[in-house]
Amino acid sequence: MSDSPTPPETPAYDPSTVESVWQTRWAERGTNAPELATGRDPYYQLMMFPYPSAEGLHIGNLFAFTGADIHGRFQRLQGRTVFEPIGFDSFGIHSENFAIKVGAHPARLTPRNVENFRRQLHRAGLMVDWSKEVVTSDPGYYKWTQWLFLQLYKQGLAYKKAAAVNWCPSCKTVLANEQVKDGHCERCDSLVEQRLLEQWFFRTSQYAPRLLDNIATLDWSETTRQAQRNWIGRSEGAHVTFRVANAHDVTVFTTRPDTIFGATWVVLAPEHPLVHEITTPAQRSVVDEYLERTKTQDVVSRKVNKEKTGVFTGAVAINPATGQPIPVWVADYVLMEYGTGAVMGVPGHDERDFEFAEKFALPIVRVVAGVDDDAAAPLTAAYAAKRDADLLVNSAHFSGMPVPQAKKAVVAWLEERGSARPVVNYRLNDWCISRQRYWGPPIPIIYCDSCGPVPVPEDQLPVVLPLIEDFRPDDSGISPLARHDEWYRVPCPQCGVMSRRETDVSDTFLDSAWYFLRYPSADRTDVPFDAALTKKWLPVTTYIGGNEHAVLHLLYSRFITMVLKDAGLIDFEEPFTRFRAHGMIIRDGAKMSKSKGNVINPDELIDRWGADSFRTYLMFLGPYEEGGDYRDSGITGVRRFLDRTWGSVHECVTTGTADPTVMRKLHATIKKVTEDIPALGYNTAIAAMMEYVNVLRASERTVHHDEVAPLVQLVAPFAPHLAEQCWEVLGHSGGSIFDAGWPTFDPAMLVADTLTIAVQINGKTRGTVQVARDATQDDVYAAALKEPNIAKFVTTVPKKIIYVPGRLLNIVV
RNA sequence: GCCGACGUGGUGGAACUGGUAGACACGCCAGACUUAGGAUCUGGUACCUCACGGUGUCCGGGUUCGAGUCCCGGCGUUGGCACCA
Repeated sequence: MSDSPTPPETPAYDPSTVESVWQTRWAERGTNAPELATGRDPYYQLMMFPYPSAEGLHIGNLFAFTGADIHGRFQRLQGRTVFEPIGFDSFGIHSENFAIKVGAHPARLTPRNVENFRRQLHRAGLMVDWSKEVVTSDPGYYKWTQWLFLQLYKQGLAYKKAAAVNWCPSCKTVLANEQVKDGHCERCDSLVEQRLLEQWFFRTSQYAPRLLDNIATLDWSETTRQAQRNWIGRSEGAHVTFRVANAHDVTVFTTRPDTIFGATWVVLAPEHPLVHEITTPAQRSVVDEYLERTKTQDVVSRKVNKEKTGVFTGAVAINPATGQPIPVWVADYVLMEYGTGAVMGVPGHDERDFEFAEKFALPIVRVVAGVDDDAAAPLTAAYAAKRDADLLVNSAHFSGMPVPQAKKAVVAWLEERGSARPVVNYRLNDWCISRQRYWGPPIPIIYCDSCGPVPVPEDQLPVVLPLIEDFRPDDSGISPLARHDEWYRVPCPQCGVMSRRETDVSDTFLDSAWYFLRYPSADRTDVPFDAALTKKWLPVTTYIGGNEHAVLHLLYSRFITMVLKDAGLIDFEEPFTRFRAHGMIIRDGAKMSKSKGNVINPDELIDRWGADSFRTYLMFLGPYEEGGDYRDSGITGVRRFLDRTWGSVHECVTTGTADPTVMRKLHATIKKVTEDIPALGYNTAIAAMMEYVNVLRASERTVHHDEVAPLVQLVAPFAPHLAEQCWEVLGHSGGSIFDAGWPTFDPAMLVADTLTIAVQINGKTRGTVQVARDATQDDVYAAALKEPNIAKFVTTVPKKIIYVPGRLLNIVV
């Protein structure tokens, strides 16, 4: 700041100096480490913690973190105590696979990667509280991950069962259903096989209704909420029981009970427990052969190659609606995991059933028709009811009834006869958390021959992952830990007899399903999370992250939170009050990847332009929630903007008064930025500030202190180092601009004395007129007629005049 | 197949509840200052037209004084789910 009318020489803006100075000061002064116990108006700003890859911080990480950081800094400028922690998701298959690839040991590689990430994150100027860092591969963390497993175990929510699981032959491990895409491993793209292994599961399916219903209460990005709903997959329908002579009844699940009069067979999944009982002696060999064939078939040919196969069991069931006998088949197009593992075949109104009927020459009966359809004509394809006006046909006394009504009526009718009941079904499966791998938290269970599975007593946690050199997985389906009897042989905690530890580790998603609970208490070694801090700081106020985790991570976190609530350990059941999904940064229209050679190194960009310019540019290149295409060229504009801001601060004077027109623009800018930031409208907020700087630095004018000081505050969330430095130049030393509050705007300042009104003739804009603020429609009309360009169109008395106050006048001639 | 998002200059993108389409920025053009400039500053830049004017927000209809915005029908891009009965 200067009192002299002739401004002094402005020092050049040198980001690298300014940024290192302020990063050091923040660390020394503890600027970013709030007093969690005493801070008032707590605001928990969470960003999805990264997996510390060997490549270092990715531009997508920085985009995500910067957006979250701006939001957090803004909340702090609003006077809240903002907690913005970060950590590293350093356990798990991704870290391990990379270590294997480069021939390193994950236990040695991971600390190096984490250190590199810390360095890069520091450079980015995030308002992170480093005193609460969390590292999931740290025993001090995974001790509590194991503790969490035990809480689920105690509540009967963790169980072990032999299950056909997805086995990736390349990763040599079991994959969750969520990690299989089109029959391929999500991570390495290998074909996934089926294997039967003993696995630990969490009963997520038990929470399906709650996980679904609560979605309505969440302030989340709609895309994310929709993805969760799809994943949980609620279907309303019915269980219908078909009598089978000399055997157990078969119960099927259907969402179309109204079509039961068209059910011409029943079909069981190959894994269905009744298959053997039902099969007649004559068909036994055929069925056994079929079962053998489907069992050895890999997941791909079952899920991708959709050619229908199946065999007749010889059994006959009775259609409860028609009383007619129908055949019972076995076919692998029926999934054991969904519904009851059995369905009724209604070829007339289900595509898959139609295909099956054609292949095996089974009768096709039409039982639903549109109003204009000929119900007697044979079907050439399945007719799935599309309109509510569709009516039942060939369905006894239900014929003529509209489909929606019939869905209920048919079930009620069958229910009276004891052969149906309404049911709601969910697609969500239980969560398989076992991994036959090394780099994860050992599951804290000990198998004793006399006591069975015994949980490791909590005071013996953590079960430390031993440092073994032969950590690579092999084809055996057992964990590398199972090769180390010196590790797994332990006395039973209950009876003392020599027993065996569980040698599987848990899924990475378990590590990340509770990390947000750990942050506030990260420095506590005696509890997973402190009760008082948790009560004060959770649930998370705003969570920002990528939509690639819309299903898995967010769903698992919600599940774990509900479980802890039910256990009485916390008093909320939804972890993230507000969630916003950021977009993706692409390059030249494609995802960035090493193979495409279009990866950007953030270090180089920060070296060249400074973190502040880089941050601001990332936020400027597109709407935050949509992402955008990264191009180097655009960053110069942002850097120019910061240079000009810097220049204005150094050149400003305190003599004289601020210009009223400039001040009006300033207040409009404050309003815009204040509204845009909480809505994550970063690109438009930056544009507004650029507009203001353009006004501020219009040629030949001297910038006044009062015109530029609020601008520095507005810029602060985006370019925090520059803002700190400028704030000091403006006379505030010793503290931080982030404790200086946020400028307010005066609504009275937003109203100009004169207004520009657009004038249209028949809806076409022909010009504008300047009128006084309080002008009436007549005033505006009179002013408009004085404009020759407008008057020439008004040759007769207008038919109609529409006036939108303050905006526009439309003259209809 | 089901569910969702989107489609605007040479480019990234603006546009509140329908109300001056193209803010802001990149690029480009011209000029100033310069030995020079990939620095800085000033002005211009949707398209057609010398101009008057006309045409323009994926395409075709509609509602309205007025449509990028609302409605109907297409086309295209993209995300999620998917033999889920």
